[in-house]
Amino acid sequence: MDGRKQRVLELLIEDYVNTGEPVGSRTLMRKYQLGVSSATIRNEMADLEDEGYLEHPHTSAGRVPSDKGYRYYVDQLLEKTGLDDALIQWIQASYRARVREITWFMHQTAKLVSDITAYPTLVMAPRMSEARLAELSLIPMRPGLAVLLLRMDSGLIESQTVAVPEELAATDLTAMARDLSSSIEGVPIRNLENAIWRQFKGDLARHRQFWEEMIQRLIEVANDEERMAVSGTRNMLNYPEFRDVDRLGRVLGFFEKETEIDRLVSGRPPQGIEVMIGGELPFNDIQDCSVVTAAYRMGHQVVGRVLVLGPRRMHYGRVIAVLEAVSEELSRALEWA
Amino acid sequence: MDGRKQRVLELLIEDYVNTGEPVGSRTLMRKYQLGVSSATIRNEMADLEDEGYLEHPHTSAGRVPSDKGYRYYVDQLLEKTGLDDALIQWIQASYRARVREITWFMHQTAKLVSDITAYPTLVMAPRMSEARLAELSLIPMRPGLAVLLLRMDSGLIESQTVAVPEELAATDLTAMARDLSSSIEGVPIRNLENAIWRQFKGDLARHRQFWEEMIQRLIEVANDEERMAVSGTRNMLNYPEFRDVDRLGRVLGFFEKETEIDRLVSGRPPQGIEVMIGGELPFNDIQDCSVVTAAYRMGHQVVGRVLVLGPRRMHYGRVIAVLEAVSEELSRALEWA
DNA sequence: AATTAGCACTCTCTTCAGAGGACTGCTAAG
DNA sequence: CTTAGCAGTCCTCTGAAGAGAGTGCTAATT
Repeated sequence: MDGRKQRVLELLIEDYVNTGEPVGSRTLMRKYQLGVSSATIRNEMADLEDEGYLEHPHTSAGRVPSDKGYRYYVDQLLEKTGLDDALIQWIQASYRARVREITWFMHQTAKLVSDITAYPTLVMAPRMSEARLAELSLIPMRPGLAVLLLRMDSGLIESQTVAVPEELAATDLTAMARDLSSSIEGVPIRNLENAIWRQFKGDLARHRQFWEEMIQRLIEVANDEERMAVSGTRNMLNYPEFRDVDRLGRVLGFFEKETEIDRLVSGRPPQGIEVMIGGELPFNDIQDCSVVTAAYRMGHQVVGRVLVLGPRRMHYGRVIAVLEAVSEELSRALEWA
Repeated sequence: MDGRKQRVLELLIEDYVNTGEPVGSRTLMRKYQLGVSSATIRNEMADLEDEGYLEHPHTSAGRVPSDKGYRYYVDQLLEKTGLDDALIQWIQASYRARVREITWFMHQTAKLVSDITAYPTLVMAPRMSEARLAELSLIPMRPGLAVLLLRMDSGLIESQTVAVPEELAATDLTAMARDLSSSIEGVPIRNLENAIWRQFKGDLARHRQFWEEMIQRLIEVANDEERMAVSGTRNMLNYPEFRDVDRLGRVLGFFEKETEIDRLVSGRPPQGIEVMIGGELPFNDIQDCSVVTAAYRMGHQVVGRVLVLGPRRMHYGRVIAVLEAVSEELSRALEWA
């Protein structure tokens, strides 16, 4: 593809991303100084259409990029755009007041990205069930009530308030918890249910029912009651393509389909940013959308993903830049966690 | 208002709630056996309109209830509807696996109510700043990292992971925390910032910077980073009156206006269920909506509210019944917390 | 050979008038 | 007090006409 044709495609996509209106040859000529007449542009556009980069809603309308057009744009034409300093500082500051609970990180990230990009954003949680337990402790708060603290090998900490038998003395409780902790250290939470029963002897066995419930709680944490955080869905109302309520409903519905989203991101190249455009998405409900996802890491392992969903005419460059910065910062924050 | 007129009003409201279409006299006659002709009903309806209970979108349309009509219906005609057992058990079970963290309660409640009623639901958090601190403890997790546990006089427990100076030994840390705890016990969190500085002496003073940050965290908790939980906004798409995207946007925007919502529910009679219909709401953005709110308690004190928002043609009876059951159950769960 | 100007053509979107339909309000009879 | 009947009102739907935008093609120009 020669330079001018690329330039036409690029300008057309950028204009369409900004306006949402099909772009005609005259518009393109007037808005950007291309140095050639509209007829020439018309010819280029006709070629681009023949090659599948553009589409024609109808004869008398301007052109619109096709999936293939966007794909070419993202892969070939898009230059890495830097973020301005204020924005980078905003992102960094967002993780400064960090708490270690993973849900906080997720919500924070979803809100941050949707605030910056003005697209709805979803953050998928790490699968806790893969994590190993580093330490378990039980802090008595008052008779009948204690806090269960879990430290994972990754450094993340989870806490849950739990009811304990009133007749158990605080010191016994902590001692028993210490016993339990030392014997299940390093066990993947996923295997906990199997591994645990062997440990129930001595004091532990006497309060078997209670400890069983405790393990249940632990497994609940592992099963990630809250697997996803979503923010900024209201942004969709800003885009004319979602002013159709039915379409809006389908797209909103997508955010509730945990398994589908799981399927979408799992089996993806584990690192970096990925862009999925329109028909490339395996779901009918969102085929007029695009999704940009970024993996985030804990140590060197990818543990979760941030998804930005928008109309196909998305500001790909900016979204990619933001996701790069945010996933980097999030990974760093999790490493320290 | 005589019996037949009441009956006409009641049936008309119920039909309109179900269909969303203006109700004509013939429809009313055919659908429900009223034993009189459409002309008679027409006369009754004309009277009801004169008295302000009904409205006429235009001459050749059926009637629609006015705010006054709904108000009369809610205050006079609505009979307490019981919930079926399965539903009550669902509600009770939802709080059974209870954790003590207030945010969990809020999200759980919002989800529960929006699932049952199919209306968007918002839960307001208790103002922590009114609470008093019963106990503060700091649990060392590993070098440089600890969990800050706060027990309020209400019984609620909050936890936050915090960074601690690496050079501090675990035993020193807990001892210092115990010191601090004993001296700020019973202080309303709101006053904490003022009260605290006097306590910084001895060991505490040596690590002043760290403890200052700790207090900051504590105050953050008190200021209720997360004051509201919302669930079920997607339900709005089911109601034809919100198929207009602009209206939808205004209503969704309402959920983000913390201060306005605060204003709406504060200064309300503290107990029980309250219904606000259309124009009775002090916000232009949601004047074609109704809001039903229920207070929930902690002990004997009202600490927060559940809000259900829907079109004016809401299933008031059912929503009220659900909110009564849920707020009761939530209050009970919080009492045990 | 590439570019440009000109023009007929196509297709959508908006506007407008007219028909159809639903319901009311009124009148007069039961 | 109730009912039947009917004229009148007003919305909504439909189809046609007109405006506007943009294309594709052809022929002229560089």
